[in-house]
Amino acid sequence: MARIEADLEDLTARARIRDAAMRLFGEYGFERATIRGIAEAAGVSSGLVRHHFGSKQALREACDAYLVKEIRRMNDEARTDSMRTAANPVGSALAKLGPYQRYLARALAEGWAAPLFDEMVRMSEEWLEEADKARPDPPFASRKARATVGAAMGLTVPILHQHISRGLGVDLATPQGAHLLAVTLLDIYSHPMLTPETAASMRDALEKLRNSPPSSPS
Amino acid sequence: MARIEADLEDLTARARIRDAAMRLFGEYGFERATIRGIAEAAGVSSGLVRHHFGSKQALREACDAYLVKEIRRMNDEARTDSMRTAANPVGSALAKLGPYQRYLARALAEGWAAPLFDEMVRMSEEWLEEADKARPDPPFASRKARATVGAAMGLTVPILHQHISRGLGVDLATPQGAHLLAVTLLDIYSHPMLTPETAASMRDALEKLRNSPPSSPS
DNA sequence: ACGAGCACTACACATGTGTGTAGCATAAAG
DNA sequence: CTTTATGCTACACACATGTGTAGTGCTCGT
Repeated sequence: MARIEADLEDLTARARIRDAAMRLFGEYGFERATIRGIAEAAGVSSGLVRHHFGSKQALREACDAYLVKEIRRMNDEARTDSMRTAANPVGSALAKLGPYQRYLARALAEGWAAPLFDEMVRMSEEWLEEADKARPDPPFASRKARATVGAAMGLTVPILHQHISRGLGVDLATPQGAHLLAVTLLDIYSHPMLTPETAASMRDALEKLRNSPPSSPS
Repeated sequence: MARIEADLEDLTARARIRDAAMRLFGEYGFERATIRGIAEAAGVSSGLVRHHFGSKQALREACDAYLVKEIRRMNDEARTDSMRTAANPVGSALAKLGPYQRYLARALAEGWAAPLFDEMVRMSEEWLEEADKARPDPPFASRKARATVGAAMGLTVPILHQHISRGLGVDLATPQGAHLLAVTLLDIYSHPMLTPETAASMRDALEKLRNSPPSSPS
């Protein structure tokens, strides 16, 4: 049995196929990535892909499930060595995602991987729970709502990776790019775009609009 | 000539094809959307699509170019009636995007539409230029860097539309969903996740890591 | 030793899709 | 009226791709 190999180095053909699939799905997207391409990348025949996973769709779902498991593991790990992550949470999270970053981005952007996103929302909620303690005023929205939008915002980075790289002038995959991103995020997260007063007034205006909707015909 | 029709109602076959393409590209993605499907949605033959646009790729580029033009127009419009947009910038921006929201999201997530993103960065820069006036401390990063990341974050909403809807428990397309999102964004944008002190210390830690990179083997 | 099961391959099939070509109708220009 | 251009359609081709089927060698249990 190849089980021994699997436990030692995770080099079983099935695992290799999964890894190749995640790589190619992430690189080309689900449609453009072909079973034959994945098979070739994994060093196996295309038939074996079907043998192990049944169909392309099922292969995708297996990748999703694997990533959910990995994300959970990373999340637990991140709790322990909070030393390094404290300095650069987003950066270290991305670093941990590593080769799965592109897959994650594609999966979310294409609308799959609902459980993955929900898991990250849950992680954000835990983070927020702590942050809320140091907050005097009542939030405008529920913790879950804020965690959802917050998580989504964090996921922007891997999803729009190349656009952001272009905007920053450095590839985010390089140390320089990662550093610049981290500093920029630090600035954004520590400087509110709106003052409490303007926010309150906007909120009031919003409530007024809610009762008397604008005259748009839609 | 059908030019008269075009100027009056934008109902020329070419425009109908473009609109149908943007809708289907947005709904299904570039690969899964077929020329035949687009042709059917536009009420024309599949050959006409090719006749007008040459190829599927060129059709996509035409859609991109059209959207850039539209975004520019919307941006100019937004400057005039700043009354309503002031209360809910993101919401009104999304409302303006309307049917093109999904296309924009797909285009960016799939890596096309670089000029589109860059245009939105430029818009963010203008926004930031004004905001920076009321800011005493020097920013951590250049305005363009902050505008890039900020724009990307804003674009999260249309890109992860369905995930956010699921997390909020309301479809963002409904007035209730839009309202909840607006309120949540207001809260996030008015409450920094980090205090200036922690941000400063994290920044220092980041600089230290920069000089002595972590022991990860990658 | 031997048969059963599994990992794995080679090959064929059906189909959807982008693209190319030929042709028709309508209308403006001469 | 004829000619020409153009918006538009119908049809066919080449090809890639997901999927299905048959077959082979190897390993393990008995």
